[in-house]
Amino acid sequence: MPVEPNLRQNVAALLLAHYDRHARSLPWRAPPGSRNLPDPYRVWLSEIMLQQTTVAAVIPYFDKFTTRWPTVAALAAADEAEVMAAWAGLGYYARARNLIACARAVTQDHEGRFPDTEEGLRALPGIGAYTAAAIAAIAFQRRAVVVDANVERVVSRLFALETPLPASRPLIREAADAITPQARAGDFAQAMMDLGSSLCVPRNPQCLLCPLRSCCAAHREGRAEAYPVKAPKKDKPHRLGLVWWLERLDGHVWIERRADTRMLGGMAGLPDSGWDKGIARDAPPVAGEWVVLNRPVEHVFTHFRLTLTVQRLRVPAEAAPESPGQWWPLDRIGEAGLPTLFAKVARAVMKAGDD
DNA sequence: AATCCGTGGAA
DNA sequence: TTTCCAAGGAT
Repeated sequence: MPVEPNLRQNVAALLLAHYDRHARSLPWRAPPGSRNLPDPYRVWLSEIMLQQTTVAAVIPYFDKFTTRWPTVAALAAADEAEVMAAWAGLGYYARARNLIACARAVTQDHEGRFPDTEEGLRALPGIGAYTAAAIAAIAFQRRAVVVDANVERVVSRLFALETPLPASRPLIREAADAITPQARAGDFAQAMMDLGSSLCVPRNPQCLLCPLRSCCAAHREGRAEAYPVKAPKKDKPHRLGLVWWLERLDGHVWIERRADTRMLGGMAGLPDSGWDKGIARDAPPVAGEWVVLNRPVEHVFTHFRLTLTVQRLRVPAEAAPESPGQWWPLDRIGEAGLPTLFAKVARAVMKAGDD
């Protein structure tokens, strides 16, 4: 990857100048012009939430979490079920389990302060190569090479990389290293990500407004949108499953906590069959005249589509399954912390009424 | 190394 | 409607 000596200076200078005028205002960023460094806790929390998740989706969760748990010590002391419920709807629930584990590790093993090096950060649960580099650069002003999907796209275009992703990752990293400045690496990383989300977008990139167009090989070719080249993806299989809505006549529904090792692990859920590959249960939580809802619930996960048949049973107030779980009041079902799949089931049951 | 993990918005 | 995709990590 030959990178002209002055290209590094040019890219960083052009991008940082643009960033100084156009940086987005985000809740986890220090105010523009502020001398204060951003709070590592807030940087960390935002980076975990932003993994594979859009800024718009994250902001309300970030506000909720920082209001409720303003410090890493507060989060470490929080009740696990409350944290999981607060995360409900944001997806990728292993992040929430690792979030708790990481907060506790920082509090117990690091005197309440986040490590200030990539290596130290990388050793914490839920922090991988990207997040370690991002926190080191943004919160601790370290020179780190921060490569996320935005950077992959911007770099692929800057250098017109013909090698398809993911095979091009080593090349991309090398190129990103070459253009990352010694100073302001955190601003540079955020500037690259702002660029990737505003101008250098996947479709219909706004090259005429881009501060890097004079350096960009893809733009020179007139085919920025052709990059990054990607390997073809596999199509999604379709799975079927059953879910059991067990309702008590006094207005409660039976809710269980899902095992950590399952999909939606650690979250509240309804009893279901083993649609997530493998063991759950092949019989309803109690025997009875279960009634099938007319409309199944459709849901799409990252790697498969799911059609969930809903069965409903109403039981007297003294009934209870043998399995672990709890009765949850229907008029507070919104606070049960159900992930979206089961929230959809609840909506479907409510809508079905007494059919 | 390839696969598994959620969700919702945009086009 | 379908497809794509987002500040990735763990195994």
